[in-house]
Amino acid sequence: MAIGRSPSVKDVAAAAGVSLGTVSNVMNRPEVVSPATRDRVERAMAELGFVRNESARQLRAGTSRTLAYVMLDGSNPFFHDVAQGIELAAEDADLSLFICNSNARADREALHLDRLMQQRVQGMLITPVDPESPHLADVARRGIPIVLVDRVAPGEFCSVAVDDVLGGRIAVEHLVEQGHERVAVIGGPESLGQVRERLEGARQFWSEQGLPPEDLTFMPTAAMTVAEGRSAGERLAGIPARRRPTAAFCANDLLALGLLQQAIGSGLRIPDDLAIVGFDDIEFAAAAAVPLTSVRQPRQELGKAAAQLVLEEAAAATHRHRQLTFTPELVARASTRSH
Amino acid sequence: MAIGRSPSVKDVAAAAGVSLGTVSNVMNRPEVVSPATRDRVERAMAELGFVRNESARQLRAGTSRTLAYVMLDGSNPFFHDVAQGIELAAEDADLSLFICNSNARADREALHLDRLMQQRVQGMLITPVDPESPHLADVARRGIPIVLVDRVAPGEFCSVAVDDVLGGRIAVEHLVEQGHERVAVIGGPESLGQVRERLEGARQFWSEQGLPPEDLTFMPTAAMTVAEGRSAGERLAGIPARRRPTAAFCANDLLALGLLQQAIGSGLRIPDDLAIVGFDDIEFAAAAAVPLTSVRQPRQELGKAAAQLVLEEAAAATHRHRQLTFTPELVARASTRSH
DNA sequence: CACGGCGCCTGAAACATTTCAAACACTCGA
DNA sequence: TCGAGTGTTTGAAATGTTTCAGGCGCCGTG
Repeated sequence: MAIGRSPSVKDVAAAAGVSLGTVSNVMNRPEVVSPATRDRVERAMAELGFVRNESARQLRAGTSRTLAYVMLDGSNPFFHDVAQGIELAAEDADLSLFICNSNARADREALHLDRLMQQRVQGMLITPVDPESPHLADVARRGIPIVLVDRVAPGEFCSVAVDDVLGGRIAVEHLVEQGHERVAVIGGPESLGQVRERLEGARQFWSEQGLPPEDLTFMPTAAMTVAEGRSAGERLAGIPARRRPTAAFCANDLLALGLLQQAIGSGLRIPDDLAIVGFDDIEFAAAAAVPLTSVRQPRQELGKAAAQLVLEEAAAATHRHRQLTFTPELVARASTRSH
Repeated sequence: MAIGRSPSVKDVAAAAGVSLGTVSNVMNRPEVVSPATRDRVERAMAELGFVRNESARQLRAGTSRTLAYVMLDGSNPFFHDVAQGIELAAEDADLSLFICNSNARADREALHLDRLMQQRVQGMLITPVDPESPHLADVARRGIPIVLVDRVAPGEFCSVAVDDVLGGRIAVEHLVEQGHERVAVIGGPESLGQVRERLEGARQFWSEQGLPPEDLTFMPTAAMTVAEGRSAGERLAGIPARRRPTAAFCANDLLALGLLQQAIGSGLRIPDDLAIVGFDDIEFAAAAAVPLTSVRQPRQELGKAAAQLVLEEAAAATHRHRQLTFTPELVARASTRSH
């Protein structure tokens, strides 16, 4: 219960009547110290309330025992599930996980990257605002392993993502199977690779089926949020009933939830008047008033795999970047099934 | 672009032809070094790609530039909004924020606390699994400022929370105003102080109004999750219509969303057949199919205040623990308003 | 008895930074 | 020309840990 600065190895050594090195050995290679001594040291540590100073250890070791994840958007539960997966893997490797949130702002992201480099983290996982940002390349150039999550930059970095083209395809395939002939694809901004690819998958399937291209409408949004989903719903309602899509594929679940809410609010029946498919399959999708059909990403697996990749890169002397691609899966629920 | 270990102050000094101390001064007190030298040093830093080693700085300084937040449940958006508030305050103080997630498990919480102590964080903010846990006291005993968020432990720690008794009161007051005469209070486990206090507030108001106590039913749940909300809904449906509550006050929004979903799914009209009030006012509450009336906690403010409190405790030589209490506010939406 | 080997422990060096007293080089005024 | 003062730079010490070569004492073997 000593006040003042917290006790150091030196204090413990003095209290136990041994040298610094012995105390260190008790902590790091207990097998080389005799049981009697070990016991004495351990007692001293407990008594003084010794807590190892991680900075000093790190300084000496040259590297930290920490991984970092820079999230794109803390308000999207999807990223928390990914984080959960990362944390599991980090725990297995006995590493701590530092979670940051860029809130989709490039300046915050850069700030976080900078701090993390100063901390000498072992590796970084990131869903970047822009996969081409020079900041990412900076990190890599310094030899810090970096893995993109839910984004891809072939050749440049390792990455873990889902096959978005396939995701778009199965979403629309499901809607066509349910008999829909006019479908809206909702998402944006178009600068997002994911949005482009999911749309592409949708279009591929559509043209393979020989369906008229003008019956697959792309409705761009400014962001992937609930609010934007609502506003897309209003735009949708403005289309004359004859030409209005009977189904919508949203590029993520937040958009889909917004759309769902707006549609119900204006008296539409789901799925009879409007069927909705989301993407990500976040927990709230299943819990929505009309449970949401969604294209599931294996969220936790994504995180786990990313963490393993970053550890692999950290361990290997020589390393070749890899792009891991997971297969998305359609989870059909009431928002597309009429009976 | 040197490979091998990353450049140190020494390397920069050599490159710029100055001493270690000068390089350090350029970083920490630029005003004392002549513009010419400063320029030379800065050029050398850029050229070598120098990144300050935070471990060494910390070791020397004796304290880190980091705050930590140990979240109780990463899947509840409420805590993310709190985290956001904390981060804002941390940014103002030029500190990094370390976010951990205990997932409501005491062992994970203890592990995190331990690691954070080893990191010598400046202070901790935590929504603990159990406010009475000896681990928390351990931290405090070591002189690390610690502030409870959304929990209270008078005398022991500083804390920031909302007046839960008042929150329960206004929720039920609102329902009574809407003409309801039989109300269910849903939440649990009862070991949660919050649940007890929100229930107490509800009962206080109920008895003040002279309403029959048996018409205010407490329905305990095993946890505060969407799934538990659904199951509470099923239990509610099992009550004979004559005696069934016409309104429910849920101890958080996740429960309320689960209940809402179950109720809609079984054909009830909200709010005509069942009115629902949640607690927390998370973002998804407003976005629910029937927008949810909720007792708003000033989530971001909570986080901000907690961070300020912890910084205050860190700065002050002498400190007396304080319990900050915020006032909750009812946000009425469609789930309780019939027109 | 001498000696190698073994088990256990010690002490010093190294890690990258900050701080601070002291040194240094000028300039100005007396 | 000297001294004081000012502005800038230096070098060494200190932070807490880990590692590693070496030392000490003891046992068993030759």
